[in-house]
Amino acid sequence: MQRGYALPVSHQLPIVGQPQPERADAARNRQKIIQVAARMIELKGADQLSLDEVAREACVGVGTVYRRFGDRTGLVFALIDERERVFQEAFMNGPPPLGPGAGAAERVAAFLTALVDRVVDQQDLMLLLELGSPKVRFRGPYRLYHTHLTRLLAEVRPAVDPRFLADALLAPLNAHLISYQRDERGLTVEAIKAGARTLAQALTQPRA
Amino acid sequence: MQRGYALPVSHQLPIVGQPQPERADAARNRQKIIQVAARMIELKGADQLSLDEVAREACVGVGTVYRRFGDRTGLVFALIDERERVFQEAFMNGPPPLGPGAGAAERVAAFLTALVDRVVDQQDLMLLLELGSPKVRFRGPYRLYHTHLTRLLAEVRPAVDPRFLADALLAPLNAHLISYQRDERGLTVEAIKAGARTLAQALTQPRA
DNA sequence: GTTGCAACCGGAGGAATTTCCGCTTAATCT
DNA sequence: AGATTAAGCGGAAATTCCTCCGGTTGCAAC
Repeated sequence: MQRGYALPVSHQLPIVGQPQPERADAARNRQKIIQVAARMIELKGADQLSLDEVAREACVGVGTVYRRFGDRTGLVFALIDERERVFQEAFMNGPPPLGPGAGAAERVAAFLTALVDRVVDQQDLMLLLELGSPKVRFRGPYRLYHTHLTRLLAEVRPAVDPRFLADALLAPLNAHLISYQRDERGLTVEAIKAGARTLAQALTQPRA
Repeated sequence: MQRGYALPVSHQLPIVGQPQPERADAARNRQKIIQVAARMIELKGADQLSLDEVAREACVGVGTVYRRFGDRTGLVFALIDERERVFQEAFMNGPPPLGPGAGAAERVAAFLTALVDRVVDQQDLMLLLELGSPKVRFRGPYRLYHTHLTRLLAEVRPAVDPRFLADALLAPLNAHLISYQRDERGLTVEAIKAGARTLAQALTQPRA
């Protein structure tokens, strides 16, 4: 697995420059920790993820986990990383209507629909991600989503601040809300997607 | 202060029926705890609120705090309570356009605008509120907001599930996001309100 | 007043997160 | 190979949230 979000210490977007070398033992431990964490989540659910336990299970000190991943959110970034790359690739460079080639309005709708799937797909991890402080939360994938939507909205709706609209489109698709809608309100994933499309349509249709 | 959200043990909506008696010592402690908590927040910020410390400062055991308020979120409910009542009264029974008397679309817009003010007004406490688990978060004030909006939206936009739309209107006005937009994106409160109005308009305008 | 008991009290303690720091070791340079 | 050193390591300890339970007390009924 390549190094992704899980850079040492702080939460950063992927760096493509020269990846400064990582000592062999450090790399070994990172692997071990990620594997153990993934297995434990599969076993007992993401909400039961205890870093203490991960450390114990991986036969490393707690300090090692924290140095490698900063905090729990950092570890979750690393666990999400693989599928997240695929998703990002899809809306950045993939085929339309998600990727470039389709109209902005259509791409927004496609993006929101795909995002619902993305959230549902790794719901537990997404929930964990949203537990972090906002400083952290808005750095991860969210930042890229926001940039993407802002660009598209600026094309089609220049009258209103596209940065706000981008947030307004992303906010209803947060993992906690979706999870609540499904579990407590009884909404199906399809219903949520339909709602997302309605949202997209309402905000990309310029008016007088 | 009346008893509001801060009912013993669990998080509930206000009960207007007969308020079952509370022992004198219990009432005394509730007061003391609320006062100490309020003072500590004023002093060191809401994010530094430690229940252990509140207990120590109020000269009661930690257990007492937890029996009275259930958990941190419960205590925050109690602290919010007063202004929250005023706000709820305003959109339930106050003068239009916020209260009844105006058209549904207009009321939605007025509500969202007022909600922005509400969130900004007690931002720190709102942030704390959102930190609780979703089970808790969606019980407090949120539940009432959602019911209110759902009713209004059902009048004006029956084609789409109004419950989803209500969530979609509330989500962008969460305290974490607003705080981020103001601090990091440099958006003014006015800009956020303008965005909220745009949202309201886009979702209350029925289309083909 | 006395009494009975349900409600209440306080704080010890478990679980989890996160910080800190003295020791160890991998990688590099000579 | 040997020396140097920055990076890494592990776990003790501080902090916080929350639960639990043996002892205490307000209060209502007699």
